[in-house]
Amino acid sequence: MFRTFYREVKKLLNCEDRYIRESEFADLSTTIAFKIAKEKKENPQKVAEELVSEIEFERSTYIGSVEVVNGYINFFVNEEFLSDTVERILDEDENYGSLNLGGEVLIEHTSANPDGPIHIGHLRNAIIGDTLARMMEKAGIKVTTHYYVNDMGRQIAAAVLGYLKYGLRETKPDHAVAEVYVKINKDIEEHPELEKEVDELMLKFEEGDEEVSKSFKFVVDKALEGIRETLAKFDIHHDDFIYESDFVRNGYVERIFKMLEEKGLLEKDDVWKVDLKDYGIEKEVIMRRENGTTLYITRDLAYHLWKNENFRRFINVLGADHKLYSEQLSKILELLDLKPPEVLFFEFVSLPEGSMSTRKGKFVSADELLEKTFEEAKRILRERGSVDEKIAKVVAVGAIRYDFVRVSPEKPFTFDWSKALDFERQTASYIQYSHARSCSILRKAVESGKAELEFDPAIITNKERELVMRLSKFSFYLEKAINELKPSIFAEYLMSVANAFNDFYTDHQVLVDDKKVRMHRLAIVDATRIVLRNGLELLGIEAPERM
RNA sequence: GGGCCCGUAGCCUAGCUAGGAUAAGGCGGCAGCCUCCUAAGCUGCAGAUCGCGGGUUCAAAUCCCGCCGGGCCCGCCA
Repeated sequence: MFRTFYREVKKLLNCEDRYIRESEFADLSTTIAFKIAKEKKENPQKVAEELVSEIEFERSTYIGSVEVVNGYINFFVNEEFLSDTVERILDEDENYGSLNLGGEVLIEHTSANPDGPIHIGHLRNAIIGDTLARMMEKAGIKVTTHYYVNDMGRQIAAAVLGYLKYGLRETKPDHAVAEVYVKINKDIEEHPELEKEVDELMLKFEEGDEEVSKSFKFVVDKALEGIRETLAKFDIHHDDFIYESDFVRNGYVERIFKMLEEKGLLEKDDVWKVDLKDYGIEKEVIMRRENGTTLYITRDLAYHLWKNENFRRFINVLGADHKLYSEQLSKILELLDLKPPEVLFFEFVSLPEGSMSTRKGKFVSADELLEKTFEEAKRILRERGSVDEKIAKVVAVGAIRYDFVRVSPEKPFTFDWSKALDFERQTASYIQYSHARSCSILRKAVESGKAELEFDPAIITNKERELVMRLSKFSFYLEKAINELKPSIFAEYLMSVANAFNDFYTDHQVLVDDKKVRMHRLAIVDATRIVLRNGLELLGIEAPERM
């Protein structure tokens, strides 16, 4: 709804988006007069007044009034806009907020190495990726999600060696793999000659040795089994798991080499490599080792060749440590006349004592985080005299997902247990609580047989108007979050809706005797309920009706 | 050494792409609000040289230059 209003204002002003802003003084505001005033060397206030006298805002559908203050031109919606907003929300219900952007996209996210459980750094990736996928889907884009499984790297070979030497303990499989992986790395450090055994495993796997392939597959699948279980607890699911070794077997890697050769990009001394110095990237890119084995980037190029053949748009969610790597990948793809991926980078999650390392066993696993958060949620519920484990679960998952998605991806994130376990405000539980509150009012209305809804703009109060305006902006923020590849933008918006609702709630009794007022407020409450529920759904967070 | 990112009250975060109206939330602190729809809520108070120094501009948290602090990257790792 707000998008429509926005477009009307934009069309009227005939100016770029940059000059149109939301404002605390108006529903929309523009600074265009300052710009014009500068060019004409005139007074902004005068320019603004002239501009307003020329535009015929009365002919628009939703612009109610226009005013000029200190050179700003302020636009306000009319009553019809408010009515249409509420009616449309009630009408469209679970579809409210959807867009029809169309097209399709492949989102690759998480893609943690199968050498142990996912830690809270991978979790940031998974949550950002999953939320973005949900948002694009809501926006009418057909989304496919991939987990790219690095099943043939050096790390995995080390884990396999660890498994062959020590066997796996009977515990959650990803944690069992991590144990032998940490142990073998320590062994390798103390006895460097073990590196040769790792090399041999890699070579044999690349050549397709049956026995070795079985071991790789066994370890990788064990780790993946545990990782999937963890992701499922956070309601994160991938459409496909793509194994990088497939690209060695199915000829895509060979095709990449052929393409590189045809373009004259491949150089050979001890190794096969690509020189990108002419393109401002100093580091040479090694494509094949002396012993013939391929590297991660070789297989990834093959994967992106496949992406090019199957999708017109593909997005990778990657940690900031992949920036240089990603630049190299994209540059080579361009040189091969292939489309590079769009990349959503997020900065590192670190612990107060430093960065995490699966290899050193220095990390907080997603499992541990969820477990502790769940315990804390149960403790709080007990304090309130409830023992509902399902609510505790939903609150715990919500708290974690919201915490991870609300921060801009480019912000470094230092993990802190006391903050992670703090459920006070600005968390999912605040939004969930607001939703439960709206449900409670509606439930009471139904119980007393007074549940008719009828919004009436004529009797709207300031706080009600404030709330309805927030409700109207669902798809506006959805689109913005997608365009900027920043789910955090929408997360913040949803918090503001809950905030506006609690403001309204505190000031207004809904279930009052005056029928007109009651029906009007019930309509607003129900519309809020729908917006909060749909919004939480986009964030992958459940919306309990009681808590 | 080179490259990229971050730096906003004691703490966490929004605003920065596209410069404009008193720098916005939350946590923590202090003072209040439940005979009334869920107090996981609400109100008020205190708390900010927007890392530092220059520059551009009528106007800078926002743009430019330099510096400082933190993180990441610069592997025949992924």
